[in-house]
Amino acid sequence: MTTVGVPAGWPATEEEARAVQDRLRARVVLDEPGPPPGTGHVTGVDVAYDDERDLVAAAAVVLDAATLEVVAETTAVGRISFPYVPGLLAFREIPTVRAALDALPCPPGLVVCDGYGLAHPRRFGLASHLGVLTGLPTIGVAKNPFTFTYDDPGPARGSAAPLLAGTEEVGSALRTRDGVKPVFVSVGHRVSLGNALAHTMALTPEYRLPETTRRADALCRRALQDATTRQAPTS
DNA sequence: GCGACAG
DNA sequence: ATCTTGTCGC
Repeated sequence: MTTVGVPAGWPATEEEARAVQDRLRARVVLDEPGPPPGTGHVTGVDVAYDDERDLVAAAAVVLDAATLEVVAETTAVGRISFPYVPGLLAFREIPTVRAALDALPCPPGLVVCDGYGLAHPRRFGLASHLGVLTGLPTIGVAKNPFTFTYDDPGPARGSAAPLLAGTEEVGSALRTRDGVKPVFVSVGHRVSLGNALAHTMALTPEYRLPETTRRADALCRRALQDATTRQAPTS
């Protein structure tokens, strides 16, 4: 487990944070297909918080894309770097997530984020931001439609419908389980929407949420517990 | 001005 | 995100 502080020069106000997004947005790459689904590595990242103790724990879990077996996993703990503000989630999650990614012993391949990429008020959500900073291909898979609208996809797993910001398509509502609420997929960096959807399908053979985020979610919660409890770690 | 709003 | 018991079902 790595320990991280808030990076020097990290935005302190919402105004500064929005300015950073407006500046970095130009560096997002949207014309690459990204890694083919089912090959190489796929890495899930997620974060858990303890606002009381000003603690944040992140986890990165690398899966073999073909078998979905765990190849490697890391955690990082730090101080909360930004309050939760809708549209500025990346400033709260990225420092600790980066530390976890940096600690991995192998290349992460495609990174799957718990949240949005292009589907964002300024078209620069967590997944896009993390992609630009790391250079890695990223996608976002969110559990809620945020401020966007969509027509309900068909009831069968694999059905998808456009996720809309007004008339602009910013992602897809994708049904990953028959008759269950869809997830909301958007492109982050260096991946096409079609490939993002295919990856999400490959990562959901059994549950609504991708194995990557399920594994990362469980691990960062454990890491936060261990950091809070300060007792014998589970592993 | 008011309400809504990824995690 | 997080606060939180039992409960229905495979």
